Amino acid sequence: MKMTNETSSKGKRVTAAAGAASASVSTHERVYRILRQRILAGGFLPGRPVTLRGIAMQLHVSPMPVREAVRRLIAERALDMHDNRRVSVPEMTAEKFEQIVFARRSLEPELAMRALPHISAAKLAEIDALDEGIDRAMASGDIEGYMRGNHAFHFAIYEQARSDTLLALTESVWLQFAPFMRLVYGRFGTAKLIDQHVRAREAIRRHDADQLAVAIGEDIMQGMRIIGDAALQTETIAHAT
Amino acid sequence: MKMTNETSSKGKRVTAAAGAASASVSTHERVYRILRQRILAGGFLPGRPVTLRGIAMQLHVSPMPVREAVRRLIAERALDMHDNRRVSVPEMTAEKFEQIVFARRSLEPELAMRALPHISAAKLAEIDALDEGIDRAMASGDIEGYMRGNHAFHFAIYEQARSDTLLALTESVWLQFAPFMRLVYGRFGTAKLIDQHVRAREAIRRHDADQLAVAIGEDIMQGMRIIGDAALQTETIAHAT
DNA sequence: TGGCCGCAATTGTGATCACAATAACAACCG
DNA sequence: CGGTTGTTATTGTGATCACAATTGCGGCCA
Repeated sequence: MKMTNETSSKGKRVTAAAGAASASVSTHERVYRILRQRILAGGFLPGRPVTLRGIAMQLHVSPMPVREAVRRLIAERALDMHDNRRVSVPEMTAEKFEQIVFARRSLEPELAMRALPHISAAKLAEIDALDEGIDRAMASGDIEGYMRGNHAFHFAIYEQARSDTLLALTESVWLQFAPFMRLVYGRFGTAKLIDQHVRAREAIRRHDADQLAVAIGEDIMQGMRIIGDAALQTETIAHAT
Repeated sequence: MKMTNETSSKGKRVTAAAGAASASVSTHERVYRILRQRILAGGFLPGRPVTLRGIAMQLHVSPMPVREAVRRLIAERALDMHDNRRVSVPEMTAEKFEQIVFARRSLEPELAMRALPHISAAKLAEIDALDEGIDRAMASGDIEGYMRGNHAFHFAIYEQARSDTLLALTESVWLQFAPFMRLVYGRFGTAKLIDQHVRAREAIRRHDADQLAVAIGEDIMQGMRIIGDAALQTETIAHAT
């Protein structure tokens, strides 16, 4: 399988590049979004090695845009570069997990509160629909669907806060725990998950900021505690080949 | 001025590259650290355009490692890429400034408290020395020296927390407000700055976690309020050519 | 059979080229 | 003299090549 598209041989740019083309975004941006989505959905397990040429071949692009996308993900701590210069999905540690919980509890209830005044009725309907999608995914044991939906649900709210600086910090945090989340769900299933989202949705409907912050905070604690407890049942905290 | 070092013409790697060489770090890493330091010291003013080839020529490297370093800084929000694909130092807005203050108040007192048990006597001496350096810089009106020292002081403490995940978030925040800080100081001087660091140093010496958290929080509020007030005296909040 | 050495493959890194898009500038026309 | 248009220069992007470092594997020796 050749890496260059069609008959391009030397620096020839193919504007409408391979596959589904959303117009006018650079290739590395497109690669970045694909990898990011895959990470957030749990498509990469912790410890998994990531190679530039490997990703490039999968996505039918040259190694160059992959390089930039991966570099960006490393900066966001979604990927890890060892001293060997090998790139991989970071493994979780107990200390890192605890810091992530702290960061989430510091940032996300605040984002939710800031979002509240800006959530339109239409947006609330969207949010409700997303939560129902989560329920379906959970019922059918679709882990990646659940994770994708959970991310979409939270950020559909947070994005309304118009606080892009805080949002960026939060996105980095999500990228860091997603692979581990997937690992735990893969072992223990999503059965024990209790949907705390309805409380948040009700708080939004009533325009109750304090209740919304509490609901988000509880949702974080619930989810992270389940993950943490499940992980503690295994000796060391991660390690999947 | 040729871009390649010496007689290297085609892909020839010069292991001991140009200028001061710390061993065994890649060129883009070295470029990254230089740019990062320059930003944190206030060497770049908001709005300043950053071009790959321009930086490359300044640093006597090829555009390639600059590309990766700049990409990384963009991911950390230290630099900004417009729709034009032009890269520049981000300008400050009132909203962004407020979010930065919130993030700092959420993260940095916590980092200081976590650091406290791990600060050795030797480290405390280091911290004291750094603070004295800050006083000297402030007295002589050396703005960049002050900013460099202030950063070193705070992170000499925070690094002892062994909380690298939270530390990374904090570093990103500092990178975002440093250029604006420099801009304000350049207009109003450092005269009005009150050194709040002595309170923190005393709290460390007494192993008083609560007082340390309060001192750091006050330091943040003081500094940011001065910056914010000064900025408000100018109509729009930034804009320097 | 077990441990060590050496060859081959893989990987990140940097250089260089080509290209498209944008911006900067100059000349021109009204 | 102001606004517009055409040209030129600059910029980020992507492709490709070369290289060093590491890894992985196979065979060799004890």
